[in-house]
Amino acid sequence: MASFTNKQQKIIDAAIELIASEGIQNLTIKNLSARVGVTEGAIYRHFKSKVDILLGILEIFKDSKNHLLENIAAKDFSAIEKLEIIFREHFEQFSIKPALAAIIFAEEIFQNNKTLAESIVSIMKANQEIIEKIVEEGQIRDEIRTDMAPEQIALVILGAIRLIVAKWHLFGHNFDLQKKGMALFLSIKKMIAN
Amino acid sequence: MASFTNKQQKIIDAAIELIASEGIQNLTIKNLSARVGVTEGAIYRHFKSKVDILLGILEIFKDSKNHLLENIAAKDFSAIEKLEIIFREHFEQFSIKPALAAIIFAEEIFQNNKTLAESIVSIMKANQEIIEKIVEEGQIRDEIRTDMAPEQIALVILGAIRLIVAKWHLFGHNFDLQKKGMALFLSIKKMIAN
DNA sequence: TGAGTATATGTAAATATTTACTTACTTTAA
DNA sequence: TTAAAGTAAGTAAATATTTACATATACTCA
Repeated sequence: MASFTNKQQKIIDAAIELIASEGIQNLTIKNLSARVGVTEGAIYRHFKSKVDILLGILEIFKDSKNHLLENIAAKDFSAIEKLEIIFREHFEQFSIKPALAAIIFAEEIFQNNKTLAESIVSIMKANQEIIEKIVEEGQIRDEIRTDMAPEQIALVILGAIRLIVAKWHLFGHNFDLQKKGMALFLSIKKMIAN
Repeated sequence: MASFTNKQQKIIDAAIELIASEGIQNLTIKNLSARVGVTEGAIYRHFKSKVDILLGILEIFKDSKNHLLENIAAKDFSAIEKLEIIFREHFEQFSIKPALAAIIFAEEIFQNNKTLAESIVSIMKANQEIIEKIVEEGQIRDEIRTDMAPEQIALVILGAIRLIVAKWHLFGHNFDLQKKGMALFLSIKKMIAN
């Protein structure tokens, strides 16, 4: 679990918003400090480098996802219900905080630093695993078709979520993510349910 | 259709490779010219700005995709066969030229420039449309289930392709894209075929 | 209580390096 | 011989980070 001071949280939030509105290329210490309302030097009182800020973003992102996913995995719902909740909560979270959607891309762009790249790979693997487990469980309980590997089903689910969120962000939020997202879920449900 | 001189093509190719191996953040004129084997000034004999090079990348990307997709759409295959060919050729193309896979991310990162962002949105829309049409056709011919909208099915297909390619790139090509990709196709086929 | 002090947080300015791009001159090749 | 393609050396602006100094808040103990 990440533990940041209040000010660190504020800086990370500002960084996320900056990425969302102007792209990572514009995430500079100068722009960031302006958005936080302090001078550039002040940022370095809270983070020792820019990479550390990016790692902070990823940690927040990871935590919010893990919180969402692990909570559900443990609960006593059917597999399909669990997947529905995952879809719903994801889209809800993004609707409330649209800036987070931008990190879905950013995720893949942090490759220029080894630590960042590793962090992203581990986030992706964790996501895949959690979904796979739910699917497996669903197959054992006869809720989900068994003629496709959990790996493939999880990939389809995650791929669809990612693409619709990416589009929503790229297209300037010009459609109702929660509505279209849940319609997408219904289709996927039809594809995989027994 | 894009028309570039030989040298422009070489510069674009070098730029794609640079992005693939070191990320967009390292696509600088200095790095690029070194890779091409000329000085920085020489680059400006062929492109008037860096943005123009990025637009060039997108055009090449778009052309290679369009070529692949439109060719198939016209042919006399069943819808499922067409989708299979699309999967196969995509994965083949990426396997031959892995650097192209990196553009799938880059696509989403070019947001800091309006022209670039528009170009990307139009690429995404075109992709979606082509797949949607094939699906629709398949539904009319009773090859594909009609209880899900073509829009959703297309989204699932594209999302899955994108995610598996993204992973392949991020994980350092540590699995056989063509093999895993076609296994994924088989699963999707089961999900949508009648 | 209140003087003294440490600690956290801020500032403004400077740092060296990198950035995209330009200029004036030279080479190459049709 | 002319135009395209190259070079070397510059430019100003931007970059992440460091510096030396200032303030404000909290803590200690006489």
